[in-house]
Amino acid sequence: MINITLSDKSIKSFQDYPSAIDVARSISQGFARNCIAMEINGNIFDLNNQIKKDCKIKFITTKDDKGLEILRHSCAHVMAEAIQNLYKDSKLTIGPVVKDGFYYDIDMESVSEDDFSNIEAEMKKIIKEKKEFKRISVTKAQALETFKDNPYKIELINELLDQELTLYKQGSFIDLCRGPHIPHTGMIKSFKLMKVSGAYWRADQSKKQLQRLYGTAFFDKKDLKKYINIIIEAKKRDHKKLGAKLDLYSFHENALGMPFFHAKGMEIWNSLLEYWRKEHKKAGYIETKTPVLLNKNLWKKSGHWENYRKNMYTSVIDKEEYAIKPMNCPGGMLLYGLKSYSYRDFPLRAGEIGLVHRHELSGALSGLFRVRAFHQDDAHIFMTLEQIEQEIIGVLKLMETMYSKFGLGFHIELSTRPEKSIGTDEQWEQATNGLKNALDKYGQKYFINKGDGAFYGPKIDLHIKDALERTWQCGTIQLDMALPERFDLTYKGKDNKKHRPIMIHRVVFGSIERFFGILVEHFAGKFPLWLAPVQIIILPINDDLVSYSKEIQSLFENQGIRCEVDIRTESLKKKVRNAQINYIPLIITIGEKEKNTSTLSVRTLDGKVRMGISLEKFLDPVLKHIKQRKLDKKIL
RNA sequence: GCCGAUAUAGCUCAGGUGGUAGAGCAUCUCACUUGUAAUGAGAAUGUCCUCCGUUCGAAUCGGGGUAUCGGCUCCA
Repeated sequence: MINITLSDKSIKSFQDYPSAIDVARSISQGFARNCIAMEINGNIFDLNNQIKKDCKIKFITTKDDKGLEILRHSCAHVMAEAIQNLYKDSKLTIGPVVKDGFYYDIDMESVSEDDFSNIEAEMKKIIKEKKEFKRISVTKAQALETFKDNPYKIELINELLDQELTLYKQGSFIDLCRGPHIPHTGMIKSFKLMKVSGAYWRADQSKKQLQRLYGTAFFDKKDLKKYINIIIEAKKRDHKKLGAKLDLYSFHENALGMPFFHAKGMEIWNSLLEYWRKEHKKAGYIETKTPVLLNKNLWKKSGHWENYRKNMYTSVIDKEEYAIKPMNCPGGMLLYGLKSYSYRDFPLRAGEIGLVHRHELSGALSGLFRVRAFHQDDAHIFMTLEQIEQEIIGVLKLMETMYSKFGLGFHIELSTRPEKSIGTDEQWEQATNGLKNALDKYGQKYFINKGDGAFYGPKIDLHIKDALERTWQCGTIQLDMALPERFDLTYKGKDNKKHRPIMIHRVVFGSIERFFGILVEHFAGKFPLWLAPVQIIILPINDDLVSYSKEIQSLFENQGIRCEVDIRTESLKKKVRNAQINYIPLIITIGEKEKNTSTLSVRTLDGKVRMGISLEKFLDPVLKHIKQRKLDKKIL
């Protein structure tokens, strides 16, 4: 007799050893149909696993994230089988689940997206057969025998300990896999191959390049549709396209990966930085600026010459070798070293909007998201050991304030000591605990990335979430145990002795260019009033009203509002359409009526028109909206 | 840098099978003087990414290169 405790604490008894699916069926057939796997003590098993002793089980269903991952993993197996059927010489390597789906790296002839319909058709055949996923336990020797024609699998198997290995079989297709899997292929109701690219075996450029096929799968057709719609929406918002359409920035062949900002783009840029400066001043930062071109000696001292040289642009001046800065820190260190500091000067928060250049691989460049020249909203904060906690909390609060201004949420990740690192165990522990304590006090929950820190110190990363729920790593706080040492930075403590300051690097926007691009996509080009490059456009109804319209324009401009007048002799309809598609937040029409009564007719981007508004009634809320940098779409 | 796709007017795109290019929008001119998402007519606009080759003849076929896009990779 076996007693099984379910997650609602009820107990079911069985005479023999039931499989998990039997247990699920004993609850209801409908429930069983939605079950994917079971979880015992945090370990996940297939549904056809027999339960041989009393335990507490939790079913993983189509509603769970874990269930979706299992489905996608199974779909990867189906794709692999389809490819093996169609491409006889193909050799499977690995096929994991990723954020929005799965991929499988396969050693095979190169395929293009045109081949997808073929592969998908083959996958559908396999799904229709409702093949059962069978788990087979084998010894290492048996596994090596099974995959004797596949050097990749052999490499993988040999790396595993001499434990029992599991294979999964659907029909005659067999793959090395830890599992678990869905009960049968028929449960894959909707899937789609997404893209294909090259990927090196073990991410190693010296190894063979494989074909990486990406796909995704969902339990419900509606979810797949929703996912595809988000991709379509993201395409519409593509900052590369919107940037050209809205005349914000461009790229040129003569400066690959280095953006040119146009007049309208600069209006946004300047508004953004004006805000940045305001918040930083409020948070007690000073602003500094260091040179772009610095002597090689400095880069040797900082360690960049040794560790980052392949990404640095260099030049020879007066027979001396120079490098264009890829980071601001060494310059910042020089500034600190210029005078002597006391603990009373701490915390010293020195900001710098620094222009850095990094030689990224040509294939990695992508609009404003990946560039070779960009501005970092950097700052170096020097402090005593005791100040770490409070300083980190201060930075986190500043980031929270600034992100929320754009309606961006975020999550936090803490990265700890990597394998290759400098410093003593004690230093790392102290530093990591400092960050941890700050995070705990700050209160928002955070994830830990073990071993993902920089080699010179642990770090906190903030990942913002945009309007399409995509996440972007922007903010980072990095504790640096190396540079103060390398530059022999000191301060005088209370004890009148010299001490080494604690130093952190931190950015809020990260790369301002990239953040700009994120904002374009986040707002889909419809910037809030305070950021909009043109805040108001005035449309005179006929040529006679142009001069009056210009009077109104200068009235607005004197208030610091960015305002244009559309003086073309075009129909009002056309001018309105033009203003709308350029996402100008406030569209003002001037006709005889408005001129005679000194009122305005105001159209907002939602298409609503308000007539007969007096100048004061208009200006008051508009100026307030701009000054407070409101996100609210409602202006009037 | 690697794999794949793409490259035609300022923009979006047409141009089976080789005979040196076309539409819409934008621009300019003229007429219309417009009341809330495209007034009409006309004009101008091209190294068909680039180089080499095949051919009597190349936007079109072949090869090299460049850039862009999707990935890989890199990320002190």
